[in-house]
Amino acid sequence: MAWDLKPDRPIYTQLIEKIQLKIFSGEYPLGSNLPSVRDLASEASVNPNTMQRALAKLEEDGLVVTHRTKGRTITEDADMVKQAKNKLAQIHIFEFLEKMQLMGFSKDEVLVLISEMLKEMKK
Amino acid sequence: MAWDLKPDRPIYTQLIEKIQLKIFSGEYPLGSNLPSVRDLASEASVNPNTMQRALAKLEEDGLVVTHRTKGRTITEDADMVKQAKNKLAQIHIFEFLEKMQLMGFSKDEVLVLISEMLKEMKK
DNA sequence: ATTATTGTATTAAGCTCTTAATACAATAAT
DNA sequence: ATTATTGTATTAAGAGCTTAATACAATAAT
Repeated sequence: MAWDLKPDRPIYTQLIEKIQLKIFSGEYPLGSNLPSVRDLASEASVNPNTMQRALAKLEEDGLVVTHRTKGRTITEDADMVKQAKNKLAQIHIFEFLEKMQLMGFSKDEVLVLISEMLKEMKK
Repeated sequence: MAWDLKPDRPIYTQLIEKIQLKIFSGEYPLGSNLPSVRDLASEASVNPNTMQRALAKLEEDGLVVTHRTKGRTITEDADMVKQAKNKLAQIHIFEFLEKMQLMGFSKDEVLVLISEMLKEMKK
């Protein structure tokens, strides 16, 4: 499994995003057990402290639940997850459109470009 | 003019992006004079060294030309600018679509969401 | 000629992020 | 009961980014 971390942004931030994606996409099903901090850290080739920091944030956000010595699980609150997923999608969409418009592309141009890229990706 | 810099990523990186946008959108016309390092730094509330670093990168990329003691100008190579702009757009589009698909949205769902957001933004 | 402005370079300090090396308490597994 | 595994906390070191305070050479402006 490739974590694909880059040095241009804090690692712990990228870890948070990666794990969020795994939850949203269903790779980590609701209620399932998460590997231990040490295992996750080793899997991502990252220091346990850094992984711990990411997990603490995910727990703060409610996506992950800690059971002390039993390890962590993904939340079972499907509504919460769905809401968080949609919120994140909205943010991505908005920031993307904002960037494109700042570059000088019109709304119609953006739609055309997106459609073209989607066709490319279907091949 | 708001530079709107955030502490989550290196400042010099954000400066590069902002100035690129100003070139691509035409706010800095081709061939026009750029303010001095010190003026730009003061305008962005940033240390001159940091602005210098951003400008050096833009010069390396060919978007900006340095004339020693006469200051800097935007390149006059319209084709080069257009190419750089399109390349950046492709990167933004691809990364956006990649994120959305990793989150579990289908291509069709993405198109629908984008259209909805564009309608919102027209209001 | 003198002055001001340009880009550029250097050195030091402070900050955050990351890694490393541990250690501890709680509890599941044996 | 003992052992292993869990999350958690601490301290120290190093790396990169940023600011600060200068300094210098080249040249435009006066």
